[in-house]
Amino acid sequence: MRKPCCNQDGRNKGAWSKQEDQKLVDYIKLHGEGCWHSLPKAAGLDRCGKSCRLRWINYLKPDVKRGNFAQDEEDLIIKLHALLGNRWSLIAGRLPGRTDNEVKNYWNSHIRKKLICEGIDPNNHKLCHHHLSHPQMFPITNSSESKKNDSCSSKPPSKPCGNNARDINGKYENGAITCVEEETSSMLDLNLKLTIHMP
DNA sequence: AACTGGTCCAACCGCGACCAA
DNA sequence: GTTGGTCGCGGTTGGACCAGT
Repeated sequence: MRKPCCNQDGRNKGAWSKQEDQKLVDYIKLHGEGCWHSLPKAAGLDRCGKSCRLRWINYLKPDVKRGNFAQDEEDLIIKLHALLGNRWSLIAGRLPGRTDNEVKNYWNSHIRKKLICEGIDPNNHKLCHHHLSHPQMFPITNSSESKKNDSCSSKPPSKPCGNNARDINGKYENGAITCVEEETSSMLDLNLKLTIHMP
């Protein structure tokens, strides 16, 4: 039997009000991050801890950068995704001020379509033979064009490396490192040197 | 102006990992 | 070694917004 979700106990769900935001910000300013489970009660919020944590990390944190992604940020996301796969938290960690949720959304709504329309498989970042042999089926378009023509879109990518084990520092254990190395060796043209280290 | 379909993003859900008892 | 509580991550969804008709 699955554990009931923390949100099934009649607590608030959906969009956050300004009052709720303010309560959360005030509490974290006073007491700092952490102890998410007990935070809502202590802060006087009718939310679960997970919801509070998500709201803080993705929206309320002072260093969160809002607005459009720059071209160099987009390039970096593509390169990092080629190496790491759907490890959004790791990718976001290399982009100051960006959150994993934001990177994930941007990937799914913009970059993925762009790559597909350019004939690149977003799962493995390799040129799609189908596109090469039938270029008319995957016309290269800009982002606004791709909005109109969503024939390029497909399901979000699945985890490219299967069960990647992750330790508490966000580094990878043996299997995943091997996976990254394989990815790296298969994409030498990306010309990217990446090291993952402690924050 | 009203309707419709597509897009985007904030938030939710479920699962796995970690850790203390 | 087991169990229960907590945290963090990635996938998914709902609804607001926008452009086209």
